[in-house]
Amino acid sequence: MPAINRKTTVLIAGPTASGKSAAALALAEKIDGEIVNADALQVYRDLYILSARPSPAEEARLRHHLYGAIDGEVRYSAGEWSRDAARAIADIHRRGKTAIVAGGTGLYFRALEKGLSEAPEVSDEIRKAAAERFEKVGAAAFRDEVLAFDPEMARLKPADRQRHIRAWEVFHASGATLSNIQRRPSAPLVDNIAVRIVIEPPRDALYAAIDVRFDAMIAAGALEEARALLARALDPSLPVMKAVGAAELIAHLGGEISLDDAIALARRNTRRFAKRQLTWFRNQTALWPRVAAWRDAADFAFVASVSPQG
RNA sequence: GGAGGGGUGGGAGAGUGGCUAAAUCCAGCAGACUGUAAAUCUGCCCGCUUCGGCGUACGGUGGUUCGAAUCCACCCCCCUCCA
Repeated sequence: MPAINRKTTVLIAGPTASGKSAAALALAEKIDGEIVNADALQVYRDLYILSARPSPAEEARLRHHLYGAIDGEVRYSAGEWSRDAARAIADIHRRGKTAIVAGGTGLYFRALEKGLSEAPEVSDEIRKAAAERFEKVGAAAFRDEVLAFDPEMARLKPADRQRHIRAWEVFHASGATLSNIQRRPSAPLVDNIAVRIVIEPPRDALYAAIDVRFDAMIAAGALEEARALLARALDPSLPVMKAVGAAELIAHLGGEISLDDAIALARRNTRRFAKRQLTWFRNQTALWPRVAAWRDAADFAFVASVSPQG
């Protein structure tokens, strides 16, 4: 059985509304750990209710890292997160504690375990140029341009605007093709993982939990949070603006849809999102042990007993 | 009793003679995923299938036609209005 010593790392992954935050907190208190957020939207300060971030009271119980740490105007990324997370984990270990990484962003866990290939920074100018170019020439011609310098990108589906733009940006930022960059070796950002676990609730229970939770978010003032975010008049293409729940409520505040429709859409989109997360975990973290639900910290004994040797 | 409208795949809802196993959306399922990842994208979704097809299908029955979800007749059911 792997020992969860100080200076080791525990990874807790799971879809939204699976109870991973509570699990992480319970475990952290039991073993004197600190929690690192691995959720792409919980990093944003502007999303407290809508990202279901731990409450101030919960955060006060022990140290949390990377929750609400980034301003919504920032276009944060998997790369930046992986660097920040590695730093936070190292800091936790330096202080002799266990790092518990909890979240629902599969790519972030992957970045932690396998690393990301070193890629060039893409300036705002190039990002803007890429978007404009795409709009100007259209998807098909844009794809042709990308394939001209990076033929391997033919593997992308023609409709995948985002990845085509990424390939274009990287090439114009560095002269190197994304294909070549992604072939560069990457190194794990943590090498002391003691336990990996996926919380994977039954589908129907998860969907039900999502509906209940969105109602709770509304009751807790989600609409006001969305209003405040809208008032910042940020670029609509920013990640914060795409948060499930926030996007729909903002559409309502903008007069595009009714509140009832916004709520129905938010629930639906959250369910779809959860399904995508489950697909990721099922296929990308297939070897991680699963639990259907986390009952309390005592479950940790079970988790440890079925975890692979780290 | 009279007048009109309507019955289409799990739901909503197009389609009004062949290009229709039947648009689209929803629900559901499966998948991809290296810096926007709560994003972006793909496939399946009547049954069987060696994935090329084959068989049944648009309330029911019968008919017109080379051919019908689409036209006709009758029947059944639903809705609105008049009584």
